[in-house]
Amino acid sequence: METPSSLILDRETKANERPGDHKDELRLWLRMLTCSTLIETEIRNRLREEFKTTLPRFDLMAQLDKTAVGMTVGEVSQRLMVSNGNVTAVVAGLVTDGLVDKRSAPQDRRVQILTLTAQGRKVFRAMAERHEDWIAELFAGLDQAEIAQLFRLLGQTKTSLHRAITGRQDNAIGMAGGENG
Amino acid sequence: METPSSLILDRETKANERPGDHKDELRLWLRMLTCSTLIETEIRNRLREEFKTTLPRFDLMAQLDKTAVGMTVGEVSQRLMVSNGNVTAVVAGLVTDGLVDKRSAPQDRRVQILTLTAQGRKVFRAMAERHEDWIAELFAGLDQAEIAQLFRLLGQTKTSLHRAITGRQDNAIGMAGGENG
DNA sequence: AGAAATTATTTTAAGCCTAAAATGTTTTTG
DNA sequence: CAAAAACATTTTAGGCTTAAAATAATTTCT
Repeated sequence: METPSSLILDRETKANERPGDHKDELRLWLRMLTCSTLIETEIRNRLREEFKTTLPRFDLMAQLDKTAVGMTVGEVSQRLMVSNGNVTAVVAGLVTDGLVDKRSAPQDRRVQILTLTAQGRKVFRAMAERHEDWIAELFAGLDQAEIAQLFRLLGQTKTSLHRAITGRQDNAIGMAGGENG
Repeated sequence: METPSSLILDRETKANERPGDHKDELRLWLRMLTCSTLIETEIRNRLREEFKTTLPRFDLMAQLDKTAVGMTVGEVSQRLMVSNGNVTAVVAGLVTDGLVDKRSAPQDRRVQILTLTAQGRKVFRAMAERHEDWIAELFAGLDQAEIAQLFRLLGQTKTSLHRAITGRQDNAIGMAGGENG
């Protein structure tokens, strides 16, 4: 099966006939941003209304729920793709509320080990169940094939981003670029 | 051409054999969030390094650049999908820096009309050109067909989101859900 | 071992962002 | 026309977020 010549022509068009034109990529990015923002805002609202909590707190607890032995501040910071200082601040609130436990590692006292408390785990599990339903509800207009296709294309996007970003590794924070969960 | 039976089976699987399972949607959302965050962080870093400015300021100026006659605070707030108070604050900084002009509308003194100053427009245009290149660079791993496909699927996602969100219109802020630009 | 470098986290200062209440203006209504 | 309702924006209080500097602990190097 040969590569369709139309594709080749498209690439030629992109590369040669419209040099410096990147409007399609820009439109794509703006649309992706719109989708992300709509979802984030909606989840934020529902977390507040239904559980009187915030998205950063939920996200942090989601990381801790994935491990039995706990996680360091740096590890959480990398996975959530936020700064260390931010983790420190959000954790402080969760510790105050008895949802997270924080203690220095015995063998390396620089490191702080974070774990969910029993209550924290219970509270998180209840929220996570609802959260999963909300997400499904938001994507209800896409069938399974479309979801799979979109997932695949975003995978390619992620690869492209990593290549472009690590290509000029003078960046501030060491972005892990994990799957957030 | 008939619908492939495999697709029907897939939908049945989703609907009947794994009731309450929405892991695919969740994975999709986390991957989308990862992509958005990577792009946003990178653009933020480059705006700071190259132009000593921030993304919220850039986004606000981008809205004002699209009009000759100016825009109200509320209009900008809707288009950027942020709160009114936030626009007030960011605008204050831009006015101080001489990039944006703000004046009450003569016929309705509740309304504030925001416009780019001549300098603001000049500064913005320079940044916008670089910004467009950066976005293209980040998406360089996708060919034109993939970009088009992704754009289409995100369009469906947007429609799905609007249906799910406006369906329960007890939300706090009137999310416009525009294309951000 | 002791100095220097590295690593992990916290603190600081500043800006972003929101929801809700307050302010000032215009429109509607009785 | 005056009171009430609606509207646009700002203020307020509080939480999130970052970059950069500071602190504290461990590892490396001589």
